[in-house]
Amino acid sequence: MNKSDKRSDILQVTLELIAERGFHDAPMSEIAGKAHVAAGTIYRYFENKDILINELFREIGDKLLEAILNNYPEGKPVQEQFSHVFGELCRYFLTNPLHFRYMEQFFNSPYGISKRRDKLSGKNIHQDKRDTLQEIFDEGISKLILKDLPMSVLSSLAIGPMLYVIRDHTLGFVVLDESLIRRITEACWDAIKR
Amino acid sequence: MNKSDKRSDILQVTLELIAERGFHDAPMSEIAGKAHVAAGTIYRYFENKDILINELFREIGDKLLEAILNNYPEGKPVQEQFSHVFGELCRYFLTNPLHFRYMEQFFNSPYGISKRRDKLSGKNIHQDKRDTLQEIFDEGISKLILKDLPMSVLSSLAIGPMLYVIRDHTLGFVVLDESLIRRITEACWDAIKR
Amino acid sequence: MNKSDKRSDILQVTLELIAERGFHDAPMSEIAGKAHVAAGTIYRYFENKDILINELFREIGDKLLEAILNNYPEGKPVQEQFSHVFGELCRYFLTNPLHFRYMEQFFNSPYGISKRRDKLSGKNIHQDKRDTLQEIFDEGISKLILKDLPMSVLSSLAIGPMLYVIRDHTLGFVVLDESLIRRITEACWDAIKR
Amino acid sequence: MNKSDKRSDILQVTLELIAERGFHDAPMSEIAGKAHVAAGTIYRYFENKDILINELFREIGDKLLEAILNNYPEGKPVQEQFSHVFGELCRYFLTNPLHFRYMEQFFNSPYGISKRRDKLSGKNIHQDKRDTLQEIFDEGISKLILKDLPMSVLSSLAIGPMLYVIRDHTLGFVVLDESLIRRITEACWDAIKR
DNA sequence: CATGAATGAGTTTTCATTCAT
DNA sequence: CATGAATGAAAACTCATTCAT
Repeated sequence: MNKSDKRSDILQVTLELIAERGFHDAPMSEIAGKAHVAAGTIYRYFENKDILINELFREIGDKLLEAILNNYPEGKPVQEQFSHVFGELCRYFLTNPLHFRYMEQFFNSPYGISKRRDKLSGKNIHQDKRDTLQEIFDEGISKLILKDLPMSVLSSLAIGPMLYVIRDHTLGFVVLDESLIRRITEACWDAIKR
Repeated sequence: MNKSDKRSDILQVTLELIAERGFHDAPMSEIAGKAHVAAGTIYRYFENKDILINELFREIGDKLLEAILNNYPEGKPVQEQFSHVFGELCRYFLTNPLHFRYMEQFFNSPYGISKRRDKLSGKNIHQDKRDTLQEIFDEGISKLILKDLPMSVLSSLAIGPMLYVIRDHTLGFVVLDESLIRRITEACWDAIKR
Repeated sequence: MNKSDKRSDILQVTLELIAERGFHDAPMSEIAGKAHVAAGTIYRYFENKDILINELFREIGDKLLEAILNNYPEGKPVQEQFSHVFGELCRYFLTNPLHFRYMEQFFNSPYGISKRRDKLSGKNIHQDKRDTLQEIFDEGISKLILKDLPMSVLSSLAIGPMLYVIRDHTLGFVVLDESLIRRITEACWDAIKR
Repeated sequence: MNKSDKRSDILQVTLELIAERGFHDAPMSEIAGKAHVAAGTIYRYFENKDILINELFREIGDKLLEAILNNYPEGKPVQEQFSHVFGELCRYFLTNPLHFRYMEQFFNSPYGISKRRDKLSGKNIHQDKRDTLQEIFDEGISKLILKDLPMSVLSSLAIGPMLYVIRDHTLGFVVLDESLIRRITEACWDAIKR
């Protein structure tokens, strides 16, 4: 087993533990045990628990961004771009439910709070992803396709429902299939389109 | 200082601490200290921390419901009812940002999870509030005013964005005024209307 | 309800609670509750918990002594006196199992330990009861009826088995009836008689 | 200092504290302090206080059994076997007074009570030791050497006095020497023999 | 006298982190 | 580099006792 194996084992176990049981119930010792490394070893790869948690957040964010940018319909109409982003995000989280649970936990915790504060003060880790949506919205507004609302409001109108629907899906309230995803995408488009 | 003073002092401090720092960083000892009571005193009013947390949730929920039902346009068109509920929720949370943060924390925690499971098995704490929205949606669907989507999806489309917008407001990304609230209400209506 | 009612209510509840659950699980607040008095009221009758516990011990000891001295065969043969004492103790505890459990708890606790220390240093609360047995033994030894063993050894030979048998009875290992009591009395007599 | 040193330090301190002051006055923090380890260290060796207490009970029981079985007069007359068991138990406790006090505390506590319940339902921790005595008694009864009394009564007649005598010895009421032990053994034999 | 709310020291237990091997 | 035993600061909670009413 080489160095990077251990690192990713630790990250994977952290993901599973935190997604399933929350930050408050994911002791370092258990992460170590399930990752088959000694407790102290984690600290060779991650300075402390906070950094481990933030690093995992970053990695998931990266994969998310990658999923969105893959096959991105560059130059295509705004609505198509929106559908692409919306659909890919949706599919990514349905395929990776642990990632969804982790992000949920993360954003609703001091970690997420401080991340938001960072965003406020300009250094957004996910600047890029936001940017993708932001470009779509900027273009849509300038072409009078979208409602002239503040960027963050458009963003909330477009993404907010999806996150709740996915949560309901993971809880078994509703079953998301491609057809339903499409109809929800359309509904969200209705919300933001002029 | 009479009995109920201490009880509400404890609840108020709990609200502040948890809203600002999360469940895992709101020790009973600090709640006691900030409420100017001894550690043991909390336990005269609340059997344990869980019960304190759930009780606070219940009280906020009650106030929320009260706000929504106040001046409710009974018998009026579905859209008007929707606007009322949406607007009141929005105003309540803007007036009581700590309540918003608390509810956010609560729903994203084992407490909230179990509450959701309760909902699944039929015994919804906020039966009434949910019912209000559900009645609106039921009527809207049957009158072919709303899209024929699962209830939980309509709910997410209608409420999801608001919660994100309020979050952005509390973080200073956007300033919500009456005019903006109205326009967001309309956008959400666009999302759910047929 | 007059003063002495409250006092004996408190003692009775203390007896029940401690006999059934032990000293460590008999909070003053629960004693107060079950005795239908306020927590502070107990302290009007008993300076503190230790004194309450010791007082209860003393009262049970008094009743025990009374039972033994009742119909005591004064002037009769040593064996008859022994049988009387042995039988009465046995019957008392079988009739008052809570008293037995309480005494058991008491003697196996710091309270009992300190009582024993007191006894060592001469101030025996139960001097009288010991004396009864001691007189029997003294007479028996001088008349060459009993083995010439130290007083405390004779005492242990005579009483020790009974206490264990009663314990076994309360636990359901054995059922003590008059016939069995008689045979055990005889066996104990065999142990001490020359 | 190696691993097993710490473990036995903890057990030794626990023995001393509980034997001298009882379960309710032997805080983990003090055990830790007197054993020169940190509070948390105890929990590496013993899952919790209950397990520590039960483990100590088991270890003492094992040593006791070992003492009894050492040089056991297999095949010899019942009386000789009885004398052996009685004498060894006596000597063990006189050599290890803290073990005696600990066992006393243990059997008179919820721990001991549950142990007794186990015995009732067949799974006796000290099956072996009990068995040794039981075999002696069984043989003695069938050969018409012992009184035909229930097993638990014979047991109490044989062992009960010894425990009280040892208690008196630890308290200084009586000094047990080999001669006295022999005479008490004989007295107990008189109690059970036909 | 009686009340019972309030106190706060004390208890068990957890867990992120360190460091000698 | 890896280990995992050890640490000790904190957390939730209990309960004998007090004292203002």
